[in-house]
Amino acid sequence: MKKQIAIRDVALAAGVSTATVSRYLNGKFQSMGENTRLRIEKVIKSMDYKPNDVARSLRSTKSNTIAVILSDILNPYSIAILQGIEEACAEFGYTIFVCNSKESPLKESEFVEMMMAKRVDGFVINTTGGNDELIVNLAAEIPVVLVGRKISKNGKTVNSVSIDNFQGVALAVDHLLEKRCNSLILLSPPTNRISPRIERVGAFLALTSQANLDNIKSDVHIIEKIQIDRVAEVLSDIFEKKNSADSLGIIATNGILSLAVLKAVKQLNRTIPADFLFIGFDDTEWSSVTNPSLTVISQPTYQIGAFAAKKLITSLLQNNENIDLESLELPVQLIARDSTIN
Amino acid sequence: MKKQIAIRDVALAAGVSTATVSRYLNGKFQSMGENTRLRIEKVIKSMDYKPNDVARSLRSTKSNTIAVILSDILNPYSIAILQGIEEACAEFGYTIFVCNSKESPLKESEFVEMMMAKRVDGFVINTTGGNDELIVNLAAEIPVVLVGRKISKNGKTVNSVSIDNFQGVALAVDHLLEKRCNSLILLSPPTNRISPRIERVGAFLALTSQANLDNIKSDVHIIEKIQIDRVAEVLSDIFEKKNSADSLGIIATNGILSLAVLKAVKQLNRTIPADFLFIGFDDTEWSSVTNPSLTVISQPTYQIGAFAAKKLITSLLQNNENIDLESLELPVQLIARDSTIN
DNA sequence: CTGAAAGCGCTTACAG
DNA sequence: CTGAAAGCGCTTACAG
Repeated sequence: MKKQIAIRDVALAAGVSTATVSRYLNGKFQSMGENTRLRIEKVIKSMDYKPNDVARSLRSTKSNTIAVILSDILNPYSIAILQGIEEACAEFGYTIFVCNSKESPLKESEFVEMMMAKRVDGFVINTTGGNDELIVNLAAEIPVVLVGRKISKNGKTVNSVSIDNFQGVALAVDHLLEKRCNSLILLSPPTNRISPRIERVGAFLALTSQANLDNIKSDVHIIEKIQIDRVAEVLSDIFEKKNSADSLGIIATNGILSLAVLKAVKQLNRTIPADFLFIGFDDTEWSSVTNPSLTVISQPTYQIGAFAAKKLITSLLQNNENIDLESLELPVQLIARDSTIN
Repeated sequence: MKKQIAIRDVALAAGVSTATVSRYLNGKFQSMGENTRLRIEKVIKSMDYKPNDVARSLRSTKSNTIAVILSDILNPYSIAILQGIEEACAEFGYTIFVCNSKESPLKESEFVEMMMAKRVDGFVINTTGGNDELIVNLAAEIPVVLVGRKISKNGKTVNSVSIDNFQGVALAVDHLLEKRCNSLILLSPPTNRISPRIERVGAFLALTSQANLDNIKSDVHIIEKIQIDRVAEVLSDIFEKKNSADSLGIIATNGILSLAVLKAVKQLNRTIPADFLFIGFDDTEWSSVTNPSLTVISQPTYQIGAFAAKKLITSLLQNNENIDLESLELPVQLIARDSTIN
């Protein structure tokens, strides 16, 4: 490991003070002689000097670093968001720490603490839903933007970018009704305190209880743990209770669950759309090649990440002043494929 | 933003010097009176003091931070590796910076520089293949472990964790031969300087040119850009040239390409395994629900990441001394599904 | 077992 | 336009 050269060495070699080199590094050329600038430039190049960001951060109290805390890094949804964040950050010279809380509020809170200790400039969080108060307080100290999942605590909210879940469920329900389903079922993971799950279940209940749908049966099934066997059990149950005249339509509220449904259906030797029509959430890259191809509610995942990062960086550049609290909800769309052909 | 409390404040409140508080923070309890320890503990808790990692890093020249540079963060393969890295790092208190070079050597080199400026303790790199010299030199200064893709330059190599590509291709070829294919085709992205691609193509050529396979045709097609239309063109071409008596078997050398093949086949109104048997690389979560379900060479992606991170952290804890250079190749396995049923 | 002091590599008023 | 000096919040020999 060769000796690190420091700003002092550059200053010495260029015959100026470290203050002047520092000004050069920070692009304050207007208050600097051209000769000086050129001299420093040359010395830096010839010595191959690289400023130490740790020292810069300590002094300037900004690190050009953002913490991204994901609830489930394996979810394709999270990855697309992460990519959106990464690209927006790279564009503005920000670097991202990535943390995976695995839906554990404890881990999430530990990550928040670790990241604060590392003096990140801001947070993008896909929260577990179990740290509302912590996050509301965090947002009072440092810029925070939530993605996918919103929170509120004691009447306070935090910046967020998510989707219009009511619209998503409405598109799905309407599509199934158009396809003449008369029995609708929503499959959801436990809602816990996770806003999109609550909103989707709520929307489904609201939509199916409309007066003009008297002749339509509907039900919500919560899948406690997303395992093929468990999903298969739930589906068996549904088939058993099903009236032979019923035309069944099922909606799964996220991509992982959709996948589990496909696997469970296979295990049960059932077929979609023969046994039921099926709509999933999230247009993953594989949605079009499954058997059958999947009708989905497509979410603008990449945009969610990109918008969140840009919002955050804007706050940062404006010193977190007069930033209006914002809850952005992006529209979704339905992509019809073979799983809802009847 | 409330005023940050510093080690000085804690020392003052506890009636000790900052040196002693520092010792406490670093767990040097053996050289410390019990009273002192308890007093400091209490003060830290009551003041809710959080050490500033930036300052600690500057002084100690270690940041407990690792840079992960991925070639393609959208590839499920990369994500599984990332998860393996993340978990191993979290276990040892390391945090990861994630960078996405998008197969651009220029971006990759810029990220290396940025990460060095941030004084990361080490690197895990899934390299683009375009910075061999840079990375060999980097590895001389700081611990580096490569994942998935190996490099060598001027007879020097770098620690790596990857898979046995020859074995993978051999499993695929053998399987297709068992299924009585007499015409084998390997589909690969441009090999460039990317080791697994070179190894897979090389293995295929070596295996198919064996003396006892005189009656077997074989060919390699390089897909310049992985787009459905391009893949469809290549497949059309293959079908056209195909002798009606031939029994065709196709191998795609990565998951993204496999997906493109499935989509192209659909677009061409062809079917697998009627028109050809098909084997992909990488057992993605969706491989079992495609139409048809996919026979694949399954790679231990999570392990690759976990091993790499553990190797790196071991180096770090031993101060990068007497670490034997290691090129670890994990075994793969073939998972037979419907795409190779004849 | 503990403290005084130096210093990690920068940036930032302040003064000129 | 430029420099001297202080200081960001820690850690680490050194001395006792």
